[in-house]
Amino acid sequence: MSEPKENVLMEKIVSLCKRRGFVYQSSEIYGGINGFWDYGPLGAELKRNVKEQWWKTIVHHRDDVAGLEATIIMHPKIWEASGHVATFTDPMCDCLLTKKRFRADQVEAQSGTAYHYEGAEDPETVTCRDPFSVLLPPGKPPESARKVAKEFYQQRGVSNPTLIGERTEKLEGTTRYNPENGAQLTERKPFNLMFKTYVGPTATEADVAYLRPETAQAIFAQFKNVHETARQKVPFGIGQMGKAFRNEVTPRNFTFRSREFEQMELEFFIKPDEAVEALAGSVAKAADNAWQGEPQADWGWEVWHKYWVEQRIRFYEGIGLTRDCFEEYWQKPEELAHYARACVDILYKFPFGTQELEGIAARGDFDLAQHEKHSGKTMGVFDEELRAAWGKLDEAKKAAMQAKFIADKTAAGLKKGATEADAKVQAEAEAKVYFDKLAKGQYIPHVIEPSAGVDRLILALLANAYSELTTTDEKGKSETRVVMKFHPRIAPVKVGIFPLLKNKPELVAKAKAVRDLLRPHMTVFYDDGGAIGRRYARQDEAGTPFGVTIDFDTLGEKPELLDTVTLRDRDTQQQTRVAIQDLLGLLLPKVR
RNA sequence: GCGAGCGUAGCUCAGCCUGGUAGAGCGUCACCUUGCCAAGGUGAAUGUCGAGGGUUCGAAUCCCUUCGCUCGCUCCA
Repeated sequence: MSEPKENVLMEKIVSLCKRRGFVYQSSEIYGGINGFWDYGPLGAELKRNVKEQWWKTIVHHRDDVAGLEATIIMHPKIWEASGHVATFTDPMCDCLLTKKRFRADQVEAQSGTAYHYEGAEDPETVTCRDPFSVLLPPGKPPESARKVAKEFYQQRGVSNPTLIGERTEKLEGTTRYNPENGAQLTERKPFNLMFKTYVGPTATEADVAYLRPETAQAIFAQFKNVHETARQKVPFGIGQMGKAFRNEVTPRNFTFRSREFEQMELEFFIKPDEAVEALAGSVAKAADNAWQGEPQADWGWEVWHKYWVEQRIRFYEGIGLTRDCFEEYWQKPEELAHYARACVDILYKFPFGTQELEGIAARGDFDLAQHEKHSGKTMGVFDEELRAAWGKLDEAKKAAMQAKFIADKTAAGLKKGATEADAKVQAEAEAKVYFDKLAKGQYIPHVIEPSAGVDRLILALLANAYSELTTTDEKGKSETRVVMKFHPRIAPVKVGIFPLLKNKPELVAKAKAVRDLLRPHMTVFYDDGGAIGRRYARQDEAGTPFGVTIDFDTLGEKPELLDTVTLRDRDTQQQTRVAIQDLLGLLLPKVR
């Protein structure tokens, strides 16, 4: 058994996916469409299984999570509140000379003399009338501007350019030129990563809506409804799976970065640490590994965060991805988005590099607070016990909590660039509002967000399952075949069913009876085509973990083996003799 | 969006330079044969050579455009 490396491996996986019907390019007969992929018969089963495992693990097998299935198009104000309208729009421009791309808002301001040209000519070739200009910092000779301009016109086909219409202009603080070479940049082009559409027949600016770039915001928007109808109390979570859309600049690496993709997201709402402290007396420390057990009343956000990281990794282990497939990346404080307190990326070691499979962020109360602000509807919850507990708290403890809150908020304000005095005044005002509400038992829940990409996970599972088996026959001819070692829980087909020979009606009839016995409980594939070894090999390539072969002993050639079959294990190729009546009881626990 | 490379049967690829009307291996399907790991035999299907246009008597081959893929730049809340 060997593991092929790098792009070769990726190419093999892509090829297998097409050949066996895991993944096809979308719209292939029309030449394909960049960043969109379809799942074929085996891929569709695989994906269903993965999603079902997630839903079972996150929603069904827990008391404290409820499900949601929201629309893809939502009120556009949701994306203003979430920040996506602002942050997903990056103005870009390119250097006219080197074509290098810049974020227009990140080009440093420069001053100097701009040399403008109307074009260039060369009597022997052509004349170019495209205007161009070059910015020179103070003190540089005009000749260097002309050199850059000539290069520009040479690129445009004027092989020996004479510049036309040079004029100069003093500029202060301009961002229209490439700081590296002084060449003019193109006009700014806005680049919005959200897919835009129109709701209703008129298609005016007033009708603009977006396809959701993440499923999470629907959960925040429906938080109040779910909280009231699901009879859940904080801490509790809302899980959702569904399609999301991002107009990625560069879809890459097969299905890894697609423009239409599916997410599995949980928003787990928790009490703010101050409420936990008031209720439980203290907030548990994350360092003591308490987070590996059952949730406790004294868990603050740090412990909950670690708890979910561990839960998620256990989920991956449950579908065949061992811990050594992953790297955990704890984002450094300076890398965190402004609303996040901590974020862990679970990275999978893909053949093309180690890349993010899931992000688990501790987001504070940012999202719900934003929606409260933008919608005008309260997102807070009321907790009777908290009100009572707060009333019994001694004043020293309250004062200590407030002091810490103010110190943290002040530090955050300073980081955003406020003066120390302003930050302090602001923090004190926030503290007053916050603690007044807390005393009444009111708060906006904080949230831990484990957010996973389904399609990325599918790709990880494909890469993880891929293995090659080289066999050499007695003639010395060696052959390499592919075995997809999916965990039985996610394997598209659970069991292949084969009559040893197809020209013996008794074998065929018995095999079909076994198929009908198992089919109500798991995916089966009946195959009577070709030699038995070939059928095993075909199922190995599809990742089918078990094979059942009906032979003459099944029919009672050896009376003691009547109604037994051989059960073949995909990974070991071992065969065991099993009574037909025991098959279901043996297989079912392994595939569920 | 820019640059480079690539696109021929379901898959992997040859043919392209030097135009003459498309091939191999594997797979698929049918039949025969089958006695547990891609066995053998016989037969068959499958390509508007990524698409469009141009040059030419004639284009998979030369030229232009376009779409897709890969890599790099850029982007990735």
